[in-house]
Amino acid sequence: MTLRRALKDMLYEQVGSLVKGMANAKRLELVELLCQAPKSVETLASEAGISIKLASAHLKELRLAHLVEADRQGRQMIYRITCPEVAGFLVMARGLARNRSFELRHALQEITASAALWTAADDQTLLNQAKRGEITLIDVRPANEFAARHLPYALSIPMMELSARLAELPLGKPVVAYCRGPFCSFSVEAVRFLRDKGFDAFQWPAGAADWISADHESESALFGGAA
Amino acid sequence: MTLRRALKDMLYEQVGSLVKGMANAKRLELVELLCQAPKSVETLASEAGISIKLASAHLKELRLAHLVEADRQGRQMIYRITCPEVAGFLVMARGLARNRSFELRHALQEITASAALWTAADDQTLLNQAKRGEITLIDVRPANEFAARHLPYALSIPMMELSARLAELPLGKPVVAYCRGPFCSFSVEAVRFLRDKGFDAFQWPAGAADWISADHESESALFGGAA
DNA sequence: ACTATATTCTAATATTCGTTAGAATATTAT
DNA sequence: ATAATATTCTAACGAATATTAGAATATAGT
Repeated sequence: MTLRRALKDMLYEQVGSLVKGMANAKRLELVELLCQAPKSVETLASEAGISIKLASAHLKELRLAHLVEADRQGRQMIYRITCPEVAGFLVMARGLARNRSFELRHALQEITASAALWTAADDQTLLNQAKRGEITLIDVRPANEFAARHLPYALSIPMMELSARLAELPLGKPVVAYCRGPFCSFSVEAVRFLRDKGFDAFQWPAGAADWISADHESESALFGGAA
Repeated sequence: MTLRRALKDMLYEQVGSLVKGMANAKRLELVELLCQAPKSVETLASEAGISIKLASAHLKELRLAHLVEADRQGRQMIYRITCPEVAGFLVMARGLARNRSFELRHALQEITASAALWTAADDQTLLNQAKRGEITLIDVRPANEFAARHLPYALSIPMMELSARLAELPLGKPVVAYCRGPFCSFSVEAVRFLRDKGFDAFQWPAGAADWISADHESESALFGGAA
């Protein structure tokens, strides 16, 4: 009986240490950033709003749990997620947290739903509309993240360039903006800005982690992208 | 910029505290046990091999993360998972851990594959075979867990009763045993015992958490059960 | 070889977590 | 009421975590 217990303990211990690798706000954010594209420690630290030293420490934890891996490229270490299931785990955790935490749901609503900024269409409907040109789908993340991976039919217009590139967007037709995911503010800001300018703009709250996991589950290539 | 950061921090903090609720071997085991059926603190403690006090403390953490909830029934507190997604989270974590951890994969193999005890069929194939009577599917968990939730066409033969009920099993046809999940030893023991007695026995490694999450995703009622 | 840059390692801190023991609470049975 | 049982709360302590600062390492460019 004790041998059996020891084995069971070991198995759950293994799962536990993997979950522990994700059991931290900063590490979750780092993983979400790495779902966008492989990134250097420096970039990750700055985008997550923490010191390089702390980012390095968190990345070490993630590496230890085999959730991310890195390769040296010149003088930087470029990190990436080890497999699509890591994105799936993040998506699952985010979804479960939204279900279980009133505070989280409330905070998310305050950002978006207050102004009915988002579109209620599901993934396939949205992509079909984009394919048929019924809507203009814009990716407001930095260009390198678009290059790494993006939704099909999407146009890359990074937030920084948005005000300078309004001419590329149609005035009478819906414009749907997406960014890194539901916790990223880019697309909400883009939609606010575009509405101010008279565009029929909406936000699409899914991001790279969501597509990667959906893509992996459906075994079909949902999104495009080089590198 | 700081306001945005504070909000993002808060959102990831919420997800983090949910993940932290699951980031412990004993809590994972307690959740897996609660996927079988609602249980009292006493039962949980004894089945997980820990003291009642410690079980109570872990259950408090899980309750705080809204992963489980409890109702008083007479003089006992009966705990249960709050929603099917909790099972989904456990299954995802187990799966990712198996992918990422060589040690875990190795340990699991040592239990089962060494003797080729398991069947390679997928869920639907197995259930169809059971439906057509080509195999005999037996549930070797305690009777109350069978009563709470079980696979269709399955026969309840708890481990304790197995040796006394061999007459109910066919000798020429495959007998497939399942239990609480891949980390539970009941079905492996059952198969070893049955093979010793000359039966054509196999193990099916999925358990309640797996069915609950599959069932929830497919939106179809895969399994039966009262209460 | 020398310098600058990017990253990791080491050490130190405060904080949180896991565990155990003892006291306290709530319910049922008498 | 009183006793018995099941569970939770409080306190305590060692172990693990998050964070910061300073030293060390590895690569690229001169």
